[in-house]
Amino acid sequence: MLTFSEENHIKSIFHLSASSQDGVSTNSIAENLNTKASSVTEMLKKLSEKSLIVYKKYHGAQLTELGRKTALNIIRKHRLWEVFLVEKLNFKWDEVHDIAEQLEHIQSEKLTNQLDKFLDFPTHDPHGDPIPNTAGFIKFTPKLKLSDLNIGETGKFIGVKDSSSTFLKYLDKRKISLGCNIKVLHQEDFDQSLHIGLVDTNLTISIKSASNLYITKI
Amino acid sequence: MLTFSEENHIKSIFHLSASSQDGVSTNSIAENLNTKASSVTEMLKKLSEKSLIVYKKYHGAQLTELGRKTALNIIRKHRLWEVFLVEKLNFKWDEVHDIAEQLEHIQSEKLTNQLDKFLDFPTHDPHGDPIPNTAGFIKFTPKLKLSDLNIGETGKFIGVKDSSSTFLKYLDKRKISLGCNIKVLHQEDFDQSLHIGLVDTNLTISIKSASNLYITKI
DNA sequence: AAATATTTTTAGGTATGCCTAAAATATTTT
DNA sequence: AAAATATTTTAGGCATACCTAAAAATATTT
Repeated sequence: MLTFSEENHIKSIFHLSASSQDGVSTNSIAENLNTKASSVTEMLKKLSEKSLIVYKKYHGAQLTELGRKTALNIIRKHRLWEVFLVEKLNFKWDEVHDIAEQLEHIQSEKLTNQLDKFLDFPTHDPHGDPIPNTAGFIKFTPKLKLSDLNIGETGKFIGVKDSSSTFLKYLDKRKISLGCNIKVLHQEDFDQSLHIGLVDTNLTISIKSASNLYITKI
Repeated sequence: MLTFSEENHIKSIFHLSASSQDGVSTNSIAENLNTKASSVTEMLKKLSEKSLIVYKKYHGAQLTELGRKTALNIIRKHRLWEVFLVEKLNFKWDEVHDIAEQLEHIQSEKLTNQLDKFLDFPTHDPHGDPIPNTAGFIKFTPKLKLSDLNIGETGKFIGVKDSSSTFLKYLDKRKISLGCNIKVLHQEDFDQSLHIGLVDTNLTISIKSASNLYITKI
């Protein structure tokens, strides 16, 4: 049985592992969790003793297979609860993160699996992130950013890189929602902003926004 | 914002208040929460400072109006989650308590109220206990125990006094479920056990069991 | 490769929430 | 009402999870 703090560190290491070949740095974890490096060092020792990570002083942490399973289980719960909140309780996609951060720590395998069934085994959460199955397996979908498309190409919007409330509301306002098709019409030389075409409207978005949108070519 | 431990103490004091005119004793709280009296004393001081209880050294604790509201909100969440688990996720009534003990601490007023709506504003949890509304109001239903009935009288089974898993499973096995009608047919002189009649069967239950069943006369 | 900068760890401190044992207070018995 | 008993509080510890500041190790620059 892990404490909330232990679970949060494991989850953080998992997320940070995606964008780093070798060990995850103490500082990056501290920044991610809004704590201090010294607190993280302490925790890394503890997690290492519990065989959840491999930790070499001054060289960061890497999840063990056990740690990875643990992280994926927490992420599974987080994303299932997000689906529940949006699909069943009528929350908006920008409102669910903080509540799911609490719910992800609830301990009951049966609860998780029954919830999964109740939601009809969803494969992705409201932000397009994949939901691991019981075994911790995630179906990988190759993702491009909208900013990677060439002029004239069309992509299907399948996820957000930045799922901050601010960005999600920005998308809502522009009627850009998960699953919609986006065609890149033109790029401004001056600031690289993109003119894009949705089903029934055209609009312009910054290159920053475009690189926060995951798509698949169609 | 209260800690889990603070919330548990508040809840405990609320439940223990039902069966005690004046202050709730330190020892009874300790016993209820499986901790020690000295730990409770510490907590009582803290809760008192937060104006959740009135605490006089050596004379136990009483909830303030704020404390009562706080307790009722926790109980509201606990019971709503129990309904969710049974009605939506197919849990049995003897399986939900421990999970609800975790879920009752999730902080989001909107979540609680949306859940309430999703469940269609249930008035009672799976054990027959009433669910407080947003304002902390509980609709009071006068309750008798089955053991209070006279021979020949019939009651509707509306709740359990002891909601331990053991007792709930005992009732399941005997097909005694919430809402069913029970007629008291005969009482044994020797051990006060009761012969009772259900819809299509008769059976005998101990006086101890009978005094754990809440009913209303019909 | 030496100097400087950055990162990480260690050392030592704080608050919470638990504990045991001893002291203080309240209650019951005689 | 005094003695015996039970309850409650205080005093002093312990583990967790955080912190700051200083020391140590690593990385970068010159």
